[in-house]
Amino acid sequence: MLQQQQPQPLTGNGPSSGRGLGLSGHPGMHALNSVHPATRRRSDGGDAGLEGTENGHPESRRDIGDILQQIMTITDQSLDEAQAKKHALNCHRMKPALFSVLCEIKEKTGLSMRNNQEEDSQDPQLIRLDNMLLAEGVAGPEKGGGAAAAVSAATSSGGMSPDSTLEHSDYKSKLSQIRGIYHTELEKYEQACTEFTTHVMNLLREQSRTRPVTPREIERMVAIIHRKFSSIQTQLKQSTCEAVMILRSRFLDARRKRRNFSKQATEVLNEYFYSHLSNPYPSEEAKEELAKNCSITISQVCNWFGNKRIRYKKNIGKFQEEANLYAMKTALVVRPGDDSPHTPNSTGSGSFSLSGSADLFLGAPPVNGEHSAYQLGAQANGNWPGRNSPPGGTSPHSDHSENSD
DNA sequence: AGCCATGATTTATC
DNA sequence: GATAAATCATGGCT
Repeated sequence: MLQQQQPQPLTGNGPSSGRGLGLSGHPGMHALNSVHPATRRRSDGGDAGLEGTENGHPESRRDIGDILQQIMTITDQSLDEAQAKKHALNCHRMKPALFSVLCEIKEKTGLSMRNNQEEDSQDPQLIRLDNMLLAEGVAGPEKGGGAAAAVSAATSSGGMSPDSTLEHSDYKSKLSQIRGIYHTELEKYEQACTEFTTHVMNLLREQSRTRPVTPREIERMVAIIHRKFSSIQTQLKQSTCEAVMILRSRFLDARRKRRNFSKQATEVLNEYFYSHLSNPYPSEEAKEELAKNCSITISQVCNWFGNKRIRYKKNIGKFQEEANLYAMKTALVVRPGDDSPHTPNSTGSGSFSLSGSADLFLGAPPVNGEHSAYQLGAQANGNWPGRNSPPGGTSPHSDHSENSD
């Protein structure tokens, strides 16, 4: 008897065997229970299936064995057969109980292990990144208030405000570029995440009909997916932060990064300085023009003059040669014409500047009787009018005799 | 590496 | 707010 039961599922399992389950007869319970005609015949011929045996373990065991066998062979069957069998299995009375047991086992084994890894310590990092992006104006509301704040914060100390708008606009445009990329990428990720999540959820729900999948497991799976995607987002945020930092360092923190001015720029500045040695305080207009001519900012012009004044004063001797050089230059340029090309202030004072500087460095007394030349003597001692005089005329450039403005 | 030149920043003053 | 003076930090030369 046993031999009759055992070999059959083992050997007669192919679709061709025709011995499968539920092939004849209607699908469903009957299919399940009709696995073994022989078996059934034994058990009163009833339709009882698993429970058909009042007395018996052996019978139940056989039934379970049969079911397992069916499951094992399900892939070898035709689609129709499989569908039929699936349906049959799905409708089996034991299914819910079996599934709940299996779910429980699953909960206790594999999934519980994952539980431990669930809590990731990437939250603080994410928060930091979020905060930073918010502060930089990349994340958060449009308008770029953060960027503006960052810019103003970075520049307020340096004293550059109106003149560096060029740099700011450049910075802002680059920042908004980064912002745009960040947001489109983020959106893409979010969309992909929701799409994938719903897809997986549907899949699991569908599968939960044929294999033990608890809602909790689905939840967990969703959480896993979210974590994966959020780690991608973290990467995105991180690289965005890096980009912003690079941008920042290039545009704002480049303050410390000193780059020597071009030779031409230094020449222009020196020419102005030595041709206005009596009062080396360029007016706002002059500063603007100098900045334009030198391709630097007004604050850089201010810095340059500040440094130059103090360094010149500290060590006049060292600058003598340079001063002579520029005095000659100015002389050559100014003499033939009547106007200095780029320093409106020196207009008409070309001869003065020349004589002034030359006088100073050659130690000659003022020649033309121009009082400005006289002042040079004072300059030699570092006694520029300083801020007393220039501010007197609102603008630092309350230049001496000539008032080219 | 050390030095000097030089642009930028900070602090104090007016 | 502009400037002087001190200081920092880097570039460039040796």
